[in-house]
Amino acid sequence: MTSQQWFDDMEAKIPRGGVRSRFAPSPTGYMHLGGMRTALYAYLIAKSLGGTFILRIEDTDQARLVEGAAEMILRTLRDAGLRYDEGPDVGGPVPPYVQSERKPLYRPYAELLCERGAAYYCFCGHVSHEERDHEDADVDDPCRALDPTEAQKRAATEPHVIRMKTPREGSTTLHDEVFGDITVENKTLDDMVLLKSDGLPTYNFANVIDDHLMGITHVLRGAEYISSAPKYTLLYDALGWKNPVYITVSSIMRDERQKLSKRLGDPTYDDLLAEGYLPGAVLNYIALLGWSPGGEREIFSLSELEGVFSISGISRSPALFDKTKLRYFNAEYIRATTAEDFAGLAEPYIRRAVHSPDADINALAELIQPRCELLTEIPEMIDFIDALPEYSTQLFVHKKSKTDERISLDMLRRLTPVLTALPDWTRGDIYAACETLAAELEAKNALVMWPLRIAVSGKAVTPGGAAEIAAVLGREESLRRIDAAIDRLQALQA
RNA sequence: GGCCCGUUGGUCAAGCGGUUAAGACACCGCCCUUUCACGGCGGUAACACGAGUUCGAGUCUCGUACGGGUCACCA
Repeated sequence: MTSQQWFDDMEAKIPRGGVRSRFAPSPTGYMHLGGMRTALYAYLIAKSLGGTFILRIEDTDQARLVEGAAEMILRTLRDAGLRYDEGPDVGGPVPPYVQSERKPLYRPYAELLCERGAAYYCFCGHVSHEERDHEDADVDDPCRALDPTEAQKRAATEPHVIRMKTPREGSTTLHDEVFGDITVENKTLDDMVLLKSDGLPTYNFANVIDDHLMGITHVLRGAEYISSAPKYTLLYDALGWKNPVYITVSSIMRDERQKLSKRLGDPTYDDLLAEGYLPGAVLNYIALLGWSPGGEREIFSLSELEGVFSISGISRSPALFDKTKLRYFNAEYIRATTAEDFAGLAEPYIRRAVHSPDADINALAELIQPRCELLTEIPEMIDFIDALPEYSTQLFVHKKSKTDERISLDMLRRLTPVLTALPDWTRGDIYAACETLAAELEAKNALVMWPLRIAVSGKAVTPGGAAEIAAVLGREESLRRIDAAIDRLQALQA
């Protein structure tokens, strides 16, 4: 079979029709937020246009492979709800979906380019670019001038790479959906390596070959690739292939001059989940970091994003990652969760602070939900339930409620028999009892409620009001704490 | 340094030649309220700079400044 026949056969297998986008990560360890956003946008482009979302693992760099990293990517995407229609573990019409398993595919294309005079064999060895920088920029790689037939023979026995033979004249223009037309002079482009000496393709080459063979129509990339984009265009042209639609997204920054970086301590997607952020909130927030739906609405579920996403809303300038705003999204998501689901989410955090096996998780969750922004802050909100913290009797002094130690003592003394006699120990009944007492004394509710809150919680700030807390603690424990408070206040009077 | 790109309040951002220059977060104030929070109402705060083009410029052009990206057998 001639190389041309093989080439034609491959063309015949390419899926045609419909939008096909992909996320093509390198399995180097963790999912940083930029990667997650790229995956999200690629997913949304496919879904908003009724297309197919594909996951391809780009592991051509053997040195940087990290054990288990690919599996982590699959799991993370799945957990986030970014379901891919084709990928390593789900298969698809153009397998395999892992580049290292596609190794035999690349060399024939590189050789075909050599045959066509668009690439060449290079035997120079490891010429570092620092060395080349000291030479004249215009000096060509000497291998560029080698006789193609001779070179092909040498390649059978000698170590070599295959490089692109970039034109020395003219210019190349490509269209990017976000950045518009980008034009560069060809003479500023170097002869990029296509096939490395280990026989594996470079990222650049594999990317083009695979995107084409997999029928990818929309190529999403970070801004770091925009400089090499013209080289991709040249490659597509040399192979006689149509360029895909390019969509370049700007970086996510940690401050005005540095990108988000794991090394500098910025959180990865998984870190955020561990910090108590909800996946939907994180996705919603990063969707809006660099993209705008145009209207005033900000809260969108993943499926709602699928409906409104559009390439034209992607912005060109880099965006700062603002955890404060993420926190706001998270609070919104927590409040929008059903009470039942929230109880499920909160339970492990509640159990960290409350160890009693018969604690009413649902009741606690209900108190926590409206005032919780981060799941991880739950334990310290409710640690007073297990053990009454040490507190100053100064807490009984509260101007707005018009109470002080003396009044509090009086109130707690009056409250004790009433609460003891209560037929049912519910939030409503406790509140009603306090209300009644306040009415009898012709005082504001706060005069009774404030001392009760302090006595049962030892805190001025609590999740829920005094009646709620007393209900959660149970009658026995509440009365015990009230007694203790009375003792302390009495001692103070004497 | 060469090449490419960007620049609207502290932050995310709308805006596509004529607007009182949206909205959100944060911040501040008021209201509600058994504290806090939630919720409601209101407030402070922006077109980097300089030249053009135009009757008219945040919107178009050029320049300056500042910032980013890239210049690997890494992706």
